Amino acid sequence: MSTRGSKQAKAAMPDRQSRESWLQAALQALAKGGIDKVRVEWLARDLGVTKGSFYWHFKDRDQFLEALLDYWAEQSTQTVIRNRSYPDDPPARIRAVAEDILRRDLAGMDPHIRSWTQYDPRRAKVVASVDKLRFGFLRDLFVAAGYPTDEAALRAQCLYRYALGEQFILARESKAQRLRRMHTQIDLLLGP
Amino acid sequence: MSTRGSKQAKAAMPDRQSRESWLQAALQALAKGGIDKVRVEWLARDLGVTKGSFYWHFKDRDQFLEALLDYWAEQSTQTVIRNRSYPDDPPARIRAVAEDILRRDLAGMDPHIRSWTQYDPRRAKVVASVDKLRFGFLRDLFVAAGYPTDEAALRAQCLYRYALGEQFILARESKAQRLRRMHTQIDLLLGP
DNA sequence: GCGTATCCATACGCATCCGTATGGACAATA
DNA sequence: TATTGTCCATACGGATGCGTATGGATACGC
Repeated sequence: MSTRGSKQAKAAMPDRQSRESWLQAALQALAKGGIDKVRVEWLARDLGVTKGSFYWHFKDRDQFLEALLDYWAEQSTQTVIRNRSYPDDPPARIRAVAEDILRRDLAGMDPHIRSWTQYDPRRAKVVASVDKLRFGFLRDLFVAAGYPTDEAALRAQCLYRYALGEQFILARESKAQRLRRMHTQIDLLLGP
Repeated sequence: MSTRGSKQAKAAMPDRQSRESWLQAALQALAKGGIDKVRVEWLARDLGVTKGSFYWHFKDRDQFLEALLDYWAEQSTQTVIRNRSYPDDPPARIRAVAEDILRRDLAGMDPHIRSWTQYDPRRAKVVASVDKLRFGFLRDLFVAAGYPTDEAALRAQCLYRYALGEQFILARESKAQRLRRMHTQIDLLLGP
């Protein structure tokens, strides 16, 4: 008769929230409208609870946003880490990594994250480390593909900036279209 | 003895604000912290006046933000318009336009603008039209440089996305460094 | 079954910011 | 000098969102 869930493992506590479910909800809100749409009371309503839960899990909104940024950074680098163990075919790996970055970024959080962190040195450092990791990985792949270091860095920069820039173009295009274009773009970078 | 200015043309009324001075102040605030830093009362303090002035010039904050976006769009396309009458050397014009776009975007407003407008169809249209104009101009220049239409479009897309992506990289680099890199990037696009 | 820990609801104070209402200062004009 | 138009100051109401204080509900060890 209770509205609570069963006492078994599957989904034990419908209303009980974890730290991560708050962060997850925040990422969704962020993607949908920027950092100023990440409001404690709004997230609470999304999750079907009240602020009481929030302030049990987090000290305040600032600390929460800090955690949110770390959460984003972790997820944004996982895709690169995953590709560490791909078969030894540099061009194919370049495509795989680029696809992952683009696909992930098309979730729509990046513009907001970067707008938000731009003028906060502490937060900017987090974003910069993400960029550094992903770019470095791409550059090494270009080196593995046979380009001298300088040339490889240049091409990786071009590709990485291309992928970043792609998500800020607001044209109504499908993901498939964007992916296809990026591949012809990579063709160009792998050519001469 | 009055603190007011002289009655002559030069700077007639120190405290009197124009519509445009409000927009200008808003752009500065926007560049410094995103759209949610564009607050009526903060701008008033920046300008040394009170809200009374704001609500004389504008109906409300929403209409003001609308005007702000148009103001940004106009300034963002001027650089392209300016380059309409350059000497007939396509590669040189490509460099000039790209430099202008990059230099302008490095003012730091674009990330915030694009984050802000991303999920508002009306506003997104304004940004999209800016992109369309600038990209189209670049594409035509690549055509003029001798590339077939498809190839020209691809290269223009690459360059435009590169320029957009560049401003989201938070690394501490000088404008000069970024410009130099972009030129080697253009070398690559003008090569094969 | 009792105490304790975990997690959330409710209610409040407080600050911030929007928009309005109203009047005042100054300039231009007659 | 009276009048009118332009631009701003001041003061207020109302909404919103943060953080806190306190108690209630559920699970778990003993």
